[in-house]
Amino acid sequence: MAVPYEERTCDCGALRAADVGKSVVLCGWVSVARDHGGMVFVDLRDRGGITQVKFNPDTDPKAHEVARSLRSEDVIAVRGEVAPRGPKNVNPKMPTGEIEVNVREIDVLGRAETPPFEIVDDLQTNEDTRLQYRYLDLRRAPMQRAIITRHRITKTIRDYFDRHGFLDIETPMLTKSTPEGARDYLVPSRLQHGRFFALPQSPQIFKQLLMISGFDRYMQIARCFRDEDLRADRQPEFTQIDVEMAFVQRENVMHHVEQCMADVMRTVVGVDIPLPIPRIAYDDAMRDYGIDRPDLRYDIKIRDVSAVAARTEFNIFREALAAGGCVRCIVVPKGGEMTRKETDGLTEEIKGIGAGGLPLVKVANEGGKTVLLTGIAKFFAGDAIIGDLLSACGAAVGDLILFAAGAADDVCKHLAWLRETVARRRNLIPANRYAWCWVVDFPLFGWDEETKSVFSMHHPFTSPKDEDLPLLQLGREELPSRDELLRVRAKAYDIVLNGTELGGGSIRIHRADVQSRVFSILGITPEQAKVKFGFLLQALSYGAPPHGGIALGLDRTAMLLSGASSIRDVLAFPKNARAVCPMTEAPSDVSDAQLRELGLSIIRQK
RNA sequence: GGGCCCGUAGCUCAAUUGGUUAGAGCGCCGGCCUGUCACGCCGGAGGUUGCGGGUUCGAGCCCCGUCGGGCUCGCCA
Repeated sequence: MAVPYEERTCDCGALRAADVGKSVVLCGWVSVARDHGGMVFVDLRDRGGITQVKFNPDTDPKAHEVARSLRSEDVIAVRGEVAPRGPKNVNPKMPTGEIEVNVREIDVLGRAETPPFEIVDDLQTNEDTRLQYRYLDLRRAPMQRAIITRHRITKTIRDYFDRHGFLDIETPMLTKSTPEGARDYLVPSRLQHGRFFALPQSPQIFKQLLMISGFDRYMQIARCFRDEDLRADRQPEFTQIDVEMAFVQRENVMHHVEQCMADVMRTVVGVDIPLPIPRIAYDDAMRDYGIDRPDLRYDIKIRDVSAVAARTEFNIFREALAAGGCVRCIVVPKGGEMTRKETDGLTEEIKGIGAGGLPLVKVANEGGKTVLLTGIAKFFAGDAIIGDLLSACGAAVGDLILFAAGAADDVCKHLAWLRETVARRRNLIPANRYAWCWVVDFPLFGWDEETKSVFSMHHPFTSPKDEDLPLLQLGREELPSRDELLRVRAKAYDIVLNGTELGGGSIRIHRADVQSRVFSILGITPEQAKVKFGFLLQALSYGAPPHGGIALGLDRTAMLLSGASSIRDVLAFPKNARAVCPMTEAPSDVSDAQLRELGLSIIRQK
């Protein structure tokens, strides 16, 4: 029986009671076939949904005979009439549950081998198997929803920026390796042996050049490549919503991002976010949350208890303070009910990220008196010091106090980890909440203890704040002191959702003299600067407008808005944690002939 | 490179902590079944316990190594 599949009348999610009586052609995959010996029911699935189609041996014996042979994932086309199911047989769990299609003709378009895993919503299969058969994994409704959500996000964003006069301009994928930043993916040049293109880590320089060219509003949904170790929210190739504007201050950029994200939230998850998005200074974020991407869905804050700690006899605290460090803590509400096993587990885990241990006390009530229990409680001797501790950190009876002592950087790292880990394990994070914030006033430079040198916190093209510009001492030969450099703040901003950095941007340097100065501060010699960025410095000298922009992580945005726990779930064909694609088995060997042509040879290491 | 978790049937898991022939659910195959919708019932097939070595009378279980997967620290301007 040949059914004209090209005359498909609608998808499998479309039919309703109002369509009863219509003659339809449906195509799709057999989700499940229920053979009653007589009647055969098939749940037919396509991107639009599922419709039950019915094969009746009395009325359509030929079609029924074919239906008996159907197996899951066979691809079929059917022609039939939409019929009501009758009150007793309605399936309220299905959008199409009031109707079914009485099949007159069926055409089996493609038989399916038994799939390696079932095509069901709540699949538990290990991810490597899913990635190896990604085309099957993508048939599952949750994956289809995630991919569709991603499409709606990009569509909304494109529409927003188009409405506001931004031009979508493509930039090269084969470009130049740059010294700073992540490891590059390299592409050998066949025509110039020994030379390499790099895949772009971002279109950063090109979008700045576009501003200098006069395309004063640019946006691109751009693929970026970074050859670094992977994480749940990091892939070697990822997508940025890349935006740049000329003649703007940071407020203009932030305004458009807020408006655009509000559009996305409204369209994709049906949530109106209150604007403007709250802002936190970098220093405040580090002080209160220990991290520059705070999760504001719950209100645990880090407290400094150095003053109280100094009065204890606890050596860990005293040594940390003597070395110029600090003692800080977080309070876990009702954390007193955590078991020894749980807190021991935290201790072991935090050692794994470099902490020496995990000092902690529980706050309890014994005979009407507030006391500290367990661990280092004995070092807080006396009611006065206990009272001071509690008022310094805001803990109450029943709470657990987790401490970190040492250099401020480490203390921040450890408490930020504890804050997040404990909040997740104790279910302190409210579901369906979207906590947005901006983090602003980043330092322009950070300090690398290993190389004893400064580095760019954002990137080398980030403009210092006007009031901090004098610290750069333009026009002088010698460099500013380390102290002065670390005081320089940047016109940089990050946007954060639920503890995930969704994007960051800055107002750029548009003066060639400032840019050269920053390069030299970063230890990039004029010769190196000329080789690597000569074209940018030259461009800046031909009349560059003040400009700035932002890059937003599309994958992370899609992950958060579709409730996924990994960006792999919002990419059609992602790589695994070792940057391998289990389906194509890329990366793979290439032939000697290919290597010869490129002037390459492989050094095999034992 | 470091830390943690994991690897048993196609998939998800179990195996009384070293003891008989490694089990279950789902899936698969065959049969029966005319209103199911995770259809039901009956029967069946399916295993190099990731791989290699060691300890032992005996190893899925203990030890060493190795490969693979996930999370994470470093790294990712």
